[in-house]
Amino acid sequence: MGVICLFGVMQGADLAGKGWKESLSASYSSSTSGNWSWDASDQSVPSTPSPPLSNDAGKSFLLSSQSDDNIEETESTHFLFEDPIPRKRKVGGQVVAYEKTDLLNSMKVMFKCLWKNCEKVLSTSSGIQRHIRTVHLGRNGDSDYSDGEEDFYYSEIEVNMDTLSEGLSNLTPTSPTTSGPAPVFPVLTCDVSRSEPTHMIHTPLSQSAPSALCHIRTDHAYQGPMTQIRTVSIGEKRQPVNHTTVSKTHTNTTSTSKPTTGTRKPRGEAKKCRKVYGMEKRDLWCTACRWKKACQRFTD
DNA sequence: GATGCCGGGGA
DNA sequence: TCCCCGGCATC
Repeated sequence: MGVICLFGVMQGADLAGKGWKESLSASYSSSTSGNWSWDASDQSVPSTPSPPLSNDAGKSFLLSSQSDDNIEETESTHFLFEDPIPRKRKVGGQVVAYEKTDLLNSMKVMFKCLWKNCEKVLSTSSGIQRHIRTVHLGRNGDSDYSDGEEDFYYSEIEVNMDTLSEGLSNLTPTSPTTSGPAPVFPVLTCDVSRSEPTHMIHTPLSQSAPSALCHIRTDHAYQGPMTQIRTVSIGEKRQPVNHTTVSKTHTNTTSTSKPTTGTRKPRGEAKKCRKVYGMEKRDLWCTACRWKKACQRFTD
């Protein structure tokens, strides 16, 4: 619950103006909205060895002590953790150190690949970006160049580490070769530059983690089930879950008759894809906007 | 006029 | 189900 609020606080007035991609990195490193310092610049392959794990959340990270490069190839559990380093943030000039997972009931933000049939979950955005770049976009993995397109293909998920580790412990801790089917990556023979993945959010987490404690955030949630899914796009102002959807269904159920003009949702103040990207970059719009539906990326 | 998006329809 | 668009409300 706190998590939602925290993200809901991300209401930088200039976010819309900057574009949400910029907001992504900005918000993660921002001292006002970011929960913890974790922007794209500091997560490129943690070069420093992990400190001794000394907290509950850290236990879960024992699952992986590998580098990003390795974890992209070893994913028997689909959940690979790292970065147990306690985060710090500045609050009012003071540096406040805290472990996010402690603050948020052991919630850990992971990054999940939304590519069709790909259920890869990494713990760093750089990792998932590299994964998307190399595996799905077919780009040079060594290059750090990113035009930001990867942002469209992954989403944050929040995983309750306590329960997750519990769930993982229930899994047979045996050889990775027997732990479930390997993720299937789509064979990309098509032009990925335009073939946006159909983000079937079929809560793959339920297969390997307690889904009830996972909140999935995605930019492309329009096609996805809205229950349990918070369409929190990165770095933009958000409201608690599903408000738009709930209100919509609510109005539909309360009045089955054709809604009059009074029921129309007032236009939100947030800039939507159309405004942000413009007509000329329509391919950058979220699916909903392209279909002239309620924007799912910049919700109000 | 520009924008957001509901409702409807075609493939 | 996906996608597009007419048309209306709102800004």
